[in-house]
Amino acid sequence: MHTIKDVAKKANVSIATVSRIVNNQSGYSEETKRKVLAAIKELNYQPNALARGLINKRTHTIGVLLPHFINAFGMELLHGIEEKAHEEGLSVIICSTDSFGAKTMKYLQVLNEKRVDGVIIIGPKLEEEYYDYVKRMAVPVVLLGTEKFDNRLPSVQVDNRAIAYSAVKHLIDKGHERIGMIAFHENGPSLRADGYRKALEDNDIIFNQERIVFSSGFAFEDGVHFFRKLMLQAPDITAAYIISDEMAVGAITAADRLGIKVPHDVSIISHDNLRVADMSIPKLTAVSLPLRRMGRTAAEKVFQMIQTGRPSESSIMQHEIVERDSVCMLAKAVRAKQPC
Amino acid sequence: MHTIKDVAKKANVSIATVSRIVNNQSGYSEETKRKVLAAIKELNYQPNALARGLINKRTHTIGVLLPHFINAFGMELLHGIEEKAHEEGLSVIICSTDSFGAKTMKYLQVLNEKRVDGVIIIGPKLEEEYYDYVKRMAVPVVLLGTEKFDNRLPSVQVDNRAIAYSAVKHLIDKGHERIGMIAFHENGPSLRADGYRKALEDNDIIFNQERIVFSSGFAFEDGVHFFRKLMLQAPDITAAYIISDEMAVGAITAADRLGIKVPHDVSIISHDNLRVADMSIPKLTAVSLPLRRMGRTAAEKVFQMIQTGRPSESSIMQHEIVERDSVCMLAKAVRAKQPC
DNA sequence: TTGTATGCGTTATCAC
DNA sequence: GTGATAACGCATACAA
Repeated sequence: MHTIKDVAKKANVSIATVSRIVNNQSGYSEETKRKVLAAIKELNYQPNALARGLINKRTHTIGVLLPHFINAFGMELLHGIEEKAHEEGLSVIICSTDSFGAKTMKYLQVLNEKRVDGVIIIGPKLEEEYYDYVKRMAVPVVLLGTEKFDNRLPSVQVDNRAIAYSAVKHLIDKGHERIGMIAFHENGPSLRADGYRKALEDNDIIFNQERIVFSSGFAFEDGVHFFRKLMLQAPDITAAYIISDEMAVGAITAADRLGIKVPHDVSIISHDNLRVADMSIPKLTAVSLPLRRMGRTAAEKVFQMIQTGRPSESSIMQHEIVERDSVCMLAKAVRAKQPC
Repeated sequence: MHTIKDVAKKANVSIATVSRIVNNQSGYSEETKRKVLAAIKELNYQPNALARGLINKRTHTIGVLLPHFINAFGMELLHGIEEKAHEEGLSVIICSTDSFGAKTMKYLQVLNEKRVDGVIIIGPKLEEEYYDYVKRMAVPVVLLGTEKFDNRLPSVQVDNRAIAYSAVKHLIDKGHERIGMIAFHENGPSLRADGYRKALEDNDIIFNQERIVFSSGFAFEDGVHFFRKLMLQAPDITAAYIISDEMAVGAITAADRLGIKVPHDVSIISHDNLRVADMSIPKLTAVSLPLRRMGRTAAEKVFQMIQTGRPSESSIMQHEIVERDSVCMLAKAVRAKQPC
C-alpha cells in the first residue's frame, strides 16, 4: 500500500503538491500534474481515508440502526438508504439490533468511535437512552419509520391514521360495511385503529369493538392466528383491513382452512405492499408505502444536514392504494355483473 | 468530542498513561487507573477509531458486496454476516452493486480507501477485474454464494449438483417419474441441471429434453412464465423441481390459472426455503439452504484470516429437504389411502 | 508554482 | 510507574 510520500518521491515533487492535485485544488502546472498523475497510476495510489478523516473530520460514512432487519420491510428501507447514500459518496455501516434493542447502545458506541458523519435510526420508538447518546454524538440523526415516534429529531414517516382511513374508506367504497381489522397491539393509542374508526364514523357505520383484533406482531403466523380469532369473534364481517402483507397472506391461509373464500366471502386489504402482496393467491389489494423512497429520503436528509450543518424538516410520505384481487364489490346490484 | 489529551489533562497524567489504561496494558498504579477512568467517564471520552486505525493498520471494518440485494436471499446471507461480524467486533459496510456490476469497481475502491480489514463478495461470479483488484488490496476476501464460482479465493457455498440430485431423488422416492425442472439459464453447464439428470439416470428414468426449461431469473414472474412454458412443453409431468422459492410460488399461480392443482396434479419442490416457502398455499416442500449460517461462516472466515494472516479453506454447506405440502405420493397403491 | 512544517488523535519506543 | 516524542498518512498555513 503506497502513501502520498511514495507518489511525491516518484514524481519528484513535494507531498503538498500531490495533495493539491489529488484534491484537485489549484496551484500547480499542467506539467507537474501529468507527472503526478502518472506516478499515482503507476503506484496504484489510493488516498488513505483514515488519515483524511482525521484531518477533515469527515468519514463519509453513516450508520444505520435497524431492529431485526430480517424482514422485507426493513430491506426495502435499507436499499433506499444505501442507494442514495452511495450516490452522495457516503458508505453505510449496518447495525442490526435485536428485538429488545439490547445491542443498540453498543452499536451507537461503535459508530461514535468510528466517527460516522450521521446516523439513521429505523424503528418504532426511540429510547430515551439512545436519544441522549446520539445527542452527545453531535452528528446528524434522522429517524425512519412508520410511526412519528419522536419530534425532537427530523424523521421520515407516513401518516398511519390517514393510511388506515384510506384503506377502510376503500372497503366502504366497495360496498362493505361490516369491516374487521387486525391492528397492532401497542401501549398507547393506535393511530391505525383511530383511522379505521374515523373512516367508519364518517360513513355512518357504527363501530363494533368485536371487529377489531390486536396482534402482537406483523408476521405470517400472526396473520393466521389473529384472522382466525377475528372471524370467530366477528363472523359476519365481509372485509378486513390487515396491517401487514405477511399477516394478510397468513389471513388468506387461515381463511382457506376455515373454508372462507377471499375475496368472495371476505375481502382483504393489506398494508405495505411488499413483494409478497403480488405473490399470493389472490393477489393482495394493499396500501402501498414508498419504502424505497423513504429510505432514500432519510439518506438525503442526513446528507443535507451534514452539508449545511442545520437540522432538516421531517417528511411525511404519501401512500396510495394498489388495487389487486383481494377486495371485491359487495353491492348486490353490482355483484351480478361483476362477480368476484 | 474529547481527545486523549483532554483526559490526560483532567487526570493529571500524560497521554501515554491514558493510552495504556484504555488499551489495558500494564504499567500504572491502581490509583492513577482510577483517576483516569474517572476522567474518561466524566468527559465521556471515546477513542478515535480513525487515529487508532492509522497506527494499528486495522479498522475493524469489513465490506460486503452484494448484487441487487433487494431479495430475501441476500438478506439472509447479510444477516448472518452482520451477526457474526459484530460478535467479532467487526463493523460491516454494505455495497449493493446493481445487476450489471457496474458500480462494483467503484465500491471496491471506496472499501480500499477506507482500508477495510476484509471483504466478502456475494454473487454468482467473480469478474477477473474484481479479482485483480481485491488481490492488490491485499486483504482477506471470501466469496459467498451458491456456486463454486472461483477457486483462487476461499469461499462458502453449497453443492448445487447434490442439491438438485436430492430434490429430484425426493420426487422419485415419492413415486414420480415424469419430472420437470425449471433451471437457470447459464452460459456454462448447469450444475443443477446435471444433478437433475444424474438423479434420473441413477433411477433408470430416461432424460427428456422437453421437461427442462431455462429461466432468465429467479423471481416470481419468471416462475409464472416458465412454469407455463414447461407445462405447455411437457404436459405429462407429475412433478417439478424449481430452483427458487419465489419461482415456485409463481409456478403455483401459473398452475392455478392453468387449472392445474398443486400438488394433486403436479408436485413441486423448490430451492432455498425462504420465508415465502412457508407462506404459500400449499406450503412448499423445499431444499433448505442454511443461508444465515453461510453468512456467519463467511464472516468467520474473514475474521480468521484477519487474525492469522493465512488463507482459509473453502466450505461447502449442507442442505436438507423440508417436507411440506407441495409434493405428494404418486404410486397408485399408496394414493388410495393417502390422497394428496 | 512549489516546498516546509505543523497538526489531526492515537500508539509505541524510548528514556527517566 | 510515568512521560516525552516519534511515527501513522494526510491537508494546509505559511514561506519561498
